[in-house]
Amino acid sequence: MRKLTLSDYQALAEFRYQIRRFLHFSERAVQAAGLERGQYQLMLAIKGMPEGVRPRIRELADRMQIQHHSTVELINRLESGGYVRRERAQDDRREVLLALTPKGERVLEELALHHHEELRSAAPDLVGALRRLMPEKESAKSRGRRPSAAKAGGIIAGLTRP
Amino acid sequence: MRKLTLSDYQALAEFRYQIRRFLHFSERAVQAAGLERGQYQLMLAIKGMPEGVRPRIRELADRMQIQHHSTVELINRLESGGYVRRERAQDDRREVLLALTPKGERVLEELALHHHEELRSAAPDLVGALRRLMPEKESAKSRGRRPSAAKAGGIIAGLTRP
DNA sequence: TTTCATTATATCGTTAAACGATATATGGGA
DNA sequence: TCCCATATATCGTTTAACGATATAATGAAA
Repeated sequence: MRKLTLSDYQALAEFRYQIRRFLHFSERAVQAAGLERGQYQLMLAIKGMPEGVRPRIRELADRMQIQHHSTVELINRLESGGYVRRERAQDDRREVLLALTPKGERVLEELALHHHEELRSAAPDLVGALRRLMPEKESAKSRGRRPSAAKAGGIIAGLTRP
Repeated sequence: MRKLTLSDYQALAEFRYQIRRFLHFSERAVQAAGLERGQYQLMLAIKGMPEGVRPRIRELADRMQIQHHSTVELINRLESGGYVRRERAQDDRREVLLALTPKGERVLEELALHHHEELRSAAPDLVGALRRLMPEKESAKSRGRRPSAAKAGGIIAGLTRP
């Protein structure tokens, strides 16, 4: 684990390439549907949110890995497009809960279908690149939150979350 | 394949979430090293380029999935930072070939090592989400260029490449 | 060899989406 | 009741990719 081989570099590069292909496909699909990058992802995050988790803005910000105020802006744009609607929670009135409108549901379904198809076609290459990076056997399936493994040191310090 | 189940949506959402976690980690690592998003990726693309392919700007633009002139700008910034250097090809003097400088090699190695570690830790979740999206068995490994599967229709027209 | 289409790279002004800093409102414990 | 943490919102700034366009080299046809 001390030094990377050329094959490691190639696998890392290949993985990034495959990711970029998928994200680029996504970008074009989303724009063709008249949305912006994050809008599809946010709608998908609402729809695909694990059971029992309430779709608050902060929760979605975490899932989107962006600042909560960036999420607010994203939602503003989604709301004025008529794709989602806000609802104040009754118990804690600070919270805003999100829900898809029928229009949002329709657009999401169409897009998700295309993404599903594309991803099924890309998956073997993605899995292939990932396999080249993994130890020997990929037996242990890590369930539970993984806390961003790589540690600090050298050029890069203070990466682990505060 | 006609309609998506809730589980499909969840798998799509989970996959995107995992991707975003990785990319967000990457973003922070790269910025901590004093680079911008694309700069690490471009250096990695040079180093990890498949054998026998010449690192021309156009080639890298394709691997980066961005416009060639965006690539030029990226390379300008990399070059003035002293990470890569340009070389005119002798045979076809229109071509510019890229190479990492020793400094570029050092920074890339450090970053790639962290990414490698992070990715190994994220891989099981990524593969898990992908598996949920794939048919039954993932036996057939598609080698050879996959031509962006999803077809047009509905909202989204003209997605297939020209 | 001149002409012209093609390919490779470069320049410049614009744009979009996330960010930083900051503000407002609600909730809950001392 | 006071205070502080939490949730959401606003606004001006930044940045990296883009669109349009330009320059240069190549190669094939006239």
